[in-house]
Amino acid sequence: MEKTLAVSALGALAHEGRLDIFRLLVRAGAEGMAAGDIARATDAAASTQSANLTILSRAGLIMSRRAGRSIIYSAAYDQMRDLLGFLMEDCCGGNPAICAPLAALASQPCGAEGKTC
Amino acid sequence: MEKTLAVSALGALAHEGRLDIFRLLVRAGAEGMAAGDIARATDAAASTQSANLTILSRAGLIMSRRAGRSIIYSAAYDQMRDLLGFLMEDCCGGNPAICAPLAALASQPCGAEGKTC
DNA sequence: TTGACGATTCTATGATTCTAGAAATATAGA
DNA sequence: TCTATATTTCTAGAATCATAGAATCGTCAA
Repeated sequence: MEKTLAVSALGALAHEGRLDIFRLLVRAGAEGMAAGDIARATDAAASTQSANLTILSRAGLIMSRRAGRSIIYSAAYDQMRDLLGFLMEDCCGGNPAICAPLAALASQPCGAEGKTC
Repeated sequence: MEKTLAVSALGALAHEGRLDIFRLLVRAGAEGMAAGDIARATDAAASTQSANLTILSRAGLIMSRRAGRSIIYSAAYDQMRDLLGFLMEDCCGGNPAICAPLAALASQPCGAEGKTC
C-alpha cells in the first residue's frame, strides 16, 4: 500500500461517525447494509451520512452496489488487511519485538480468552 | 482501547508528516531520536515539527524524555499494538474470514518472502 | 553570569473539514 | 406518467487543522 493511500484510509477512519459506519459494515459482513439502514443505525442526517460514505469509499475501505432503490455498502476487507499490513510492516523495521505480541494477537484462534473474534 | 483514543491515534497518523515521524521512530527503536534529528530527517520547520510531535504524544503513540538540551522521542510500541488490536478486534465480529490472512501476515517469520520484517 | 543551542509555546493566517438544509437524480410501482 | 422512496450533490457557514515566524524556556559550558 502506498503512503498516500494509507494516509487517506487512516484519515477516513479518524472520525467517530465514520469509524462507527466502518465497524458496522465489518460486522455486517459481505452482504453489507443499505445506506438508509446505516443512517438509521448511526443516527445521522442523510447528507452527512452520504458525505462520510463517500470519504470511506474514496479511501477504498468500503464498496457499494445498487439494489433497486437502495445502495448497499460493504466493507472492503482486502483494503483493511492491506492497511494493517502496511502499519505492521513498518513496525518491524528495526525492532521485531513488537511483531511477536502482534502475531500472537492475530493468530490466536477465534473465541479464545479475551478475544471477541 | 477506547474509541475516542483510537480516533485520536488514527487522526495523528493520518498526516503524511506525522506518519513519517512515527515510522522513523519505530525504525529508530527503543533508544529513539532527538527532536532536532527528526526535524532534519523529515525536513520540517522546528515549530511545525514540534506541533506534530505534540499531536503524536497526546495520541499516546510516542513518548519523550529529556537528555541534556535534547528531547528524545521514541515510539510507544504498546499503544501501536493496542491500536492494531482494536482494529483487528472489530474486523472479526461477524466475519472471521479476514482474520485468517491477517494472522498469516503477522505470524509469518521475519525475513519471509514479500515481508520486510 | 553570560552566551549559545535545542526545543517549545505563542500567534496569526490560510486551508481544509464538518455539517445539514435544499435541490437534484435514480428507481419502483400504480 | 405520476408519485413516493432512497440517496446523492450542491452549498454555505462554522469549526478545526496546518504552518511557520517570533518570542520564550531549559540546559550546558566557559
